[in-house]
Amino acid sequence: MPRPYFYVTTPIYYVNDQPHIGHAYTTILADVLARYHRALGEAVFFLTGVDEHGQKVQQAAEKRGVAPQAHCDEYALRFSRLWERLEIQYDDFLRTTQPRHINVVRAVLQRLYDQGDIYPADYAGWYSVAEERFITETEKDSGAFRDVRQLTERNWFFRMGKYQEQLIKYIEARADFIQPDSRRNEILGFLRQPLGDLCISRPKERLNWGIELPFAPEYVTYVWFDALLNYVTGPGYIADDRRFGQWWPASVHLIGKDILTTHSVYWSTMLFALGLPLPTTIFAHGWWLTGESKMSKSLGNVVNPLDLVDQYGVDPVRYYLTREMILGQDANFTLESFIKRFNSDLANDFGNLLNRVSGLIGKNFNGLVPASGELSEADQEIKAAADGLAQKVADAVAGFRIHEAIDETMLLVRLINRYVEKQAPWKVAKEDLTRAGTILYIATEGLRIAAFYLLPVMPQKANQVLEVLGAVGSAGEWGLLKPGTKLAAHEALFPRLEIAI
RNA sequence: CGCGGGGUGGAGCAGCCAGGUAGCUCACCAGGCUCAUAACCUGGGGGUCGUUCGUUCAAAUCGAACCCCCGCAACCA
Repeated sequence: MPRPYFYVTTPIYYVNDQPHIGHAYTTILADVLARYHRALGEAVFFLTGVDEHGQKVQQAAEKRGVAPQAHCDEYALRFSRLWERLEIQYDDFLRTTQPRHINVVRAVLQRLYDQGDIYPADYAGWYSVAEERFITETEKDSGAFRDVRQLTERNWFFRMGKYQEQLIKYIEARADFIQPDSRRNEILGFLRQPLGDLCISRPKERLNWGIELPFAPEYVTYVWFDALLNYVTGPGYIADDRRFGQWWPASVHLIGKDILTTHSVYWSTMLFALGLPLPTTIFAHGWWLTGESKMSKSLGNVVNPLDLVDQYGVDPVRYYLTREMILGQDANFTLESFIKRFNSDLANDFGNLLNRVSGLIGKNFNGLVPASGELSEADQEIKAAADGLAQKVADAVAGFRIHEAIDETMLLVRLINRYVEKQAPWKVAKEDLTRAGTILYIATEGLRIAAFYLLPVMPQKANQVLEVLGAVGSAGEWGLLKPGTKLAAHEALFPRLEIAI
């Protein structure tokens, strides 16, 4: 059922933002998914990028006295550097100021204009003089904005409303399109109200850092037609039909739940208008909370992912973020739960198992992987569990249950620890070295397979396990660990964190 | 009655769709082992599954009402 091509996206992040755990989480998630799908033998295209147009960039650049593009060049680096640090293996990093993207946006706008889906009208809304932008009804009511007044302005609109019925039918017919289910219901609820048209422009006198409307040079397009189209620019829409045909529609747009409407409604109707297929899945994940509230800059409770990474390493952070959050729900981030997770899963179970088997093989077999003899019933159990893992992981990943894919793998690790305990190879070795060898082969081979399935989550650490076992690059099938392989010397991979909290 | 999600041992979750001894991880207690990162393994304590009513031989699971928490309610990236 999985198609040979898997195309995953993150949102494009606003260059002006300080990269925070939310950005890091979405992107790590996309990377883990991409790596799992690559491991499952699929061709993968992983697109991320930055959104560089808009009022805030223009203002920030003016304030610093630099050209907007120079400002963007500088700020975009913060994201690409972070992704490098977080071991993000993306295939494309799109910037909305790139000519390839501007071409797509202009071509799309022209086409929709030609077919009558874009028209001029007055836009009336609440305008914040201080912020120099329109604000929402909710924002106005919050009282957080001063100098608010009604403003009417000539603008351009996209006929979004006319696609409402088509969209409702589309969503109702596809249980997998918007996930999780609760979000799907939310959008269907939203669509019970009449859907208006979408304002897509700003006059240049207010905002000139944007893509000019091809049919109205005194305007630039605002937000949606600029940002959302990145998903088709990446795989080569208009520019390269063959490549685009290969990757589009996207397998999954990973997004935060805050931009669900944008993607489910605006983007879908834009694609309808263009006659393009919709992405297979739009998946909205939850937020990391600290205590009660969303982690936000204004509350000063932002956890900088780089700090965590500097202190504990990339892989444990990737492991924690993907194991702890059930995709779609919110999760609590606390240092305490991070440390618990690290110690119980990574140090005690996974890392310690490596030390157990490598120590025993070192002592009893001069560090050479022993051969496997006749398999006992207990041995068969481990082999069966390891053999069954592939399907379990594949199912969990296909259903976006990353935490489950990880947990299934850790269950194998725990099973092996139990097996080693019961088989007691350190005792058996005194009477029957051949049998002890079989036990250790079984345990080590099981560990290798567990490490293989942890590679997408912990590309460095899981690979280190494979290095120790002389099995880098080996596949997930049973029996690929070669007897006679000299185990490499190693330190503890995940030294327990003995930190008072 | 705007729409939707949820309330399960100390914590975080599964189970609910296809009713039938309440499961997992962590924490706690006791024991075992001693290969290993005081790790690992075994056993145990702890839950009237938000409340009430109903359906049923039987309900965490189905239905109704109520209480509480959360999200959405659009042009905000």
